[in-house]
Amino acid sequence: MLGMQSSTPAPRATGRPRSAAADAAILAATREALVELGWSKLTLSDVATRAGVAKTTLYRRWAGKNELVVDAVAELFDELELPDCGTLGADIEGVVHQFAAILARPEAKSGLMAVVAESTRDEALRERIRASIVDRQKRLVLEGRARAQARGELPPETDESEASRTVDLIFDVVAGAVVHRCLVSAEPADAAWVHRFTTVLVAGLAAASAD
Amino acid sequence: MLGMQSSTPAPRATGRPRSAAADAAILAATREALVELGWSKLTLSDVATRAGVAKTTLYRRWAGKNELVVDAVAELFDELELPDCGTLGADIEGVVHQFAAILARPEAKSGLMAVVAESTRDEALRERIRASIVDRQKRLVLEGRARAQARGELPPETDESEASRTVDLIFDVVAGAVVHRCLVSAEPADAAWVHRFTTVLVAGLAAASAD
DNA sequence: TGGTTTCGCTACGAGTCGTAGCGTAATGGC
DNA sequence: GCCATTACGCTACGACTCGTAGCGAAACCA
Repeated sequence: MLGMQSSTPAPRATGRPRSAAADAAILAATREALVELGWSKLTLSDVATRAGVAKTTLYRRWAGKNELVVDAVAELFDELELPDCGTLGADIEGVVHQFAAILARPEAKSGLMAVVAESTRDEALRERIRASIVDRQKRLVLEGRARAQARGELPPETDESEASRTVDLIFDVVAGAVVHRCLVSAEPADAAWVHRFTTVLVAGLAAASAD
Repeated sequence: MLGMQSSTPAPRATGRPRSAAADAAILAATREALVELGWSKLTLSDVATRAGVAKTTLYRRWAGKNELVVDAVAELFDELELPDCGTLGADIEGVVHQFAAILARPEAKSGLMAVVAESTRDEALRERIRASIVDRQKRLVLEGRARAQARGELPPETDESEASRTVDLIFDVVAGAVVHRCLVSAEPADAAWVHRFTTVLVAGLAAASAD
């Protein structure tokens, strides 16, 4: 369940417990508001009304708009999974497809980019994004590599830090390219584009690892 | 000089002309405010004060915060140029270095991502970004390809639309990866990373174009 | 039942937004 | 040199959002 709620104030054994249903309703309402209003016109008052809770309840659980949207968007990426298509290239292509599908949704577009922009001046927020979204999905790269190694498509890594840098590079290239395609170029990451991109990436990795 | 100012209301031959010095002061003040305050806390009142102009002057020239920041950020990318390093790989590496250097500046980070986020719900703004920044820098890819063809590193393109799609792909991969590295991963795109990335990209393009 | 925490509601001061109105400054046409 | 036209600086304004405080009621545990 994500990286837990905002502050995680050491769940006390006494007193009235926080409503878990309210959490779900609030995050869903946040995504709904992102679709209808976008980031800039989204207000916490509006989210509270949509979720059927009081505005004060929101401020008790989240520090502000930024943290709330991070949690709301993070849930979107939890449905990502690595398909087993037989080859490394096909596996990557499958994940890129899923990733592109999520980024095609308006709540992901406006929400994700906005919090990333805010995170450039907020260290804590950047850490929250990393923990809730980035590192959480890096598992896909690790799993894909392990599978490719088991198939014999990739050699087992010798240098640990070297392998770690490769994972980071792959993640930056894949996530960055898809995001740029969907948001900046504003053109669909359709099957043809995904195939083309995946071909270049896999070929490049193979050639570079041969050094 | 960029894509001209906001509306370009058909420069009339009569009446008091708009101060060009004010334009420069306003855009510089906008970047300064982006550094000190970031996107969310930047107000047009503050920019006006910094630039030494009245708030109303800002609203007469730009529709709002979004358009102003696009123009202010676009100027940052105009200093990009393609170095002639002898090989395609080295040329690309040089441009990626410059791009990473610009994205390391705080006014570029917070400003660029914020307007991209806003553009997901504003077609006119997205078009403004494309005209002022994206398409404007795509010349680098075109120039690099032409140079590589002159050197014999790349074959002359046969299919026009095919070549166009390749340019778009390269741009998405390069810009996307660097942005993701600098903003989301929040780690420096240093020489080692740039070299590594460029190697994978060039190798991938070479292998893919061999099909 | 008593202690503790959450929840819904209301109200509030502080701050920002974008615009209107007015007098003044700077240009070109005659 | 005068006039029409446009830009500029300044002030003031209503509308809106923000985040918080204070209260009584509800839900849980011992």
